[in-house]
Amino acid sequence: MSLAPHPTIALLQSNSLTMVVQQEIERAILAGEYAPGEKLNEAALALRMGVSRGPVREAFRMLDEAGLVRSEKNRGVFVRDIPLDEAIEIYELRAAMEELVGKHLARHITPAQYAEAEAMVQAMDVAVRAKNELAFHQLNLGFHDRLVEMSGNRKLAAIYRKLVKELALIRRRNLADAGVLPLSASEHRDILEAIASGDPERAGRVMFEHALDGKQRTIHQHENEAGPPAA
Amino acid sequence: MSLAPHPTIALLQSNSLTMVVQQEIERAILAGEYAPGEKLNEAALALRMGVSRGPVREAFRMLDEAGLVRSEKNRGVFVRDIPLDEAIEIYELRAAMEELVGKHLARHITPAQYAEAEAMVQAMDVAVRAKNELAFHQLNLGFHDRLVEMSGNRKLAAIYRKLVKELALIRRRNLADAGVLPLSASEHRDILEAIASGDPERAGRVMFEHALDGKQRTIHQHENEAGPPAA
DNA sequence: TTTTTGTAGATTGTTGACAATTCAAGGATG
DNA sequence: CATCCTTGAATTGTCAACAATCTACAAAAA
Repeated sequence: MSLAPHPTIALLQSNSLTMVVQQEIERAILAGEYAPGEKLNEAALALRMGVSRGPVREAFRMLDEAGLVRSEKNRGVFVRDIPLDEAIEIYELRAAMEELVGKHLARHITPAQYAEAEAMVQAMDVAVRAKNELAFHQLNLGFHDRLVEMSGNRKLAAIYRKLVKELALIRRRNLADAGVLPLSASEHRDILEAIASGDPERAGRVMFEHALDGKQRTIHQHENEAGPPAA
Repeated sequence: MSLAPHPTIALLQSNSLTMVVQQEIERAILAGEYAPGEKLNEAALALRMGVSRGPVREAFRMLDEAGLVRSEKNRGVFVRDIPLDEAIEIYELRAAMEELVGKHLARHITPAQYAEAEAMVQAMDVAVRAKNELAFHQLNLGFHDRLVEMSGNRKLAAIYRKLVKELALIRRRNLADAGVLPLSASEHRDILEAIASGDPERAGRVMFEHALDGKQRTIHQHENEAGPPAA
C-alpha cells in the first residue's frame, strides 16, 4: 500500500463541490472573464456548473474573505474593483515583502536555488527576444513567486500570493506595451547579482525598487485613463 | 436625514445571519471557548444560535479562509491548532511588518498621533502598577494595532490584524507570568523614544526586536511543555 | 487475543422550495 | 413634463429534507 494516495483520489478528497466551484470562479476572475465591478449571479453560476446554489454561496464567502469579490446584502456579489489608493497600498506592501525576501536570500540562498533562479531569468530573456509578452508575464510571476518561496517563510509566501491575486485584478492591461520587457528583464539580472553579492541591504533595495515598478505603471495608467476624458 | 445611519441599522445591513454567526464563532474561538483542535459541530452551533445549518456552513468557509479553522471533507471543521514552526513564521512576519511601521512613523508621525500613543503607554503603566494583566494585554494589543493603523497602509493593517488573530490561538497562555509586564512596558517607552528621535532605522529596529519577544516566549513555552513529559 | 467485518447512529454534503428584498417598468398624480 | 407610487419579475436569504459519508461498537473470523 502506498502512503501517498493516487492523485485523482487526493483530488476528490479535497472539499468537493464548494472547492471546485471556488477554484473555477477564482480562475475565471483572474483570467478576466468577469470584469471588475461585474455582478456574479448565484443561480446562473450554479446552473452553469451543474450544482445547486449552496456550494456557490459558500464559494462566494471564501472569495469575499480572499478579497476577490465583495458582497452586498440582498444585492449580490461583485468582482472587486480595487480603487487606486488601495492598489498603491498593496504594491507598497508587496515591495516591502520582496525587500524582506531579498535580504534573506542574500544571506541564505543555496547554490541549487541560485541556479534555479538563474535558469528562470534566462527563460525570460528568451521570451523577451521572442517578444512573447504572455510567456514573459507568466515567467515573471513564477520567478518572483519562487524567490518568495525560497525565503522559507510559508506564511509570507501565502500572503504574498494573495496580494498578487488581488493585483491581478488591476494589472491585466498594465503590460500592454512590450517596451518595458527588456528593462524588466535586466532588472531581474540585477536582482540575481545583488543576491549573489551577499549584501542584504543591497539585495533588499534592488528587489524593493523593482517591485515598485508595477505601482508606477498602475499610477501612470490611471492618469492616462482619468485625464483624456476632458477632451 | 443623517449620512451615517443608526449603528443598529448599519449592523442589520451587514450580511445578516452569516455575518452574525461568523463573528460570534470567531469571538468564541478567540476568547478560548473552543480549544485548538476541537471540533465544531454544524448542527449544534446552528441550534445554539437559532439558525439553520446554511449560514453556519458559510461562516465556516470564511473562518477557514481566515485561517482560524480548518475543514476536512466529510469530517467537519476544527479550530486550528497552529504548529510551532508556523507560529514562528507568523511572529517573524509580524515583526517585519512592525519594523516597517516603525520606519514610517519615525518620519511621518504627527504630534496628535504621538500624544495618542503616549497616552496609551501611560495607561499601560497604570495597568502594570495595578498588576492587572488582562487590562495590560488589551491595552498592549490596542497600542500596536493603533501604531500599525497610523502607518496609513490599510492593507498592511488588515493583514496585521489577521496575523494577530491567528496568534491569539497560541498566545493565550503566553503572558501567564506577570513578571514580563514591566519589561514590556519599558520597551514601549523605548519605541516611543525611537519614533520621536526621527531615526527610521532605529525606530524600525526597536519595534522589530520588541515584536520578536512574543516569538521567544512561545518557543520557551513550547520547550517547557515538550520537555517535562519525559519525567 | 487480535484482527476483520458488518451494522446502526451521527454528521456532513447537497439539493429544492419558500420567504424576503431589490429592481425596473408602467401608470397615476401634481 | 417631472415625480411619485404601484406592481410584478428577478434575485438573494433562509430553511428543512434527503443522500452520502464517517464513526463507534459489537460480532465473527483468524
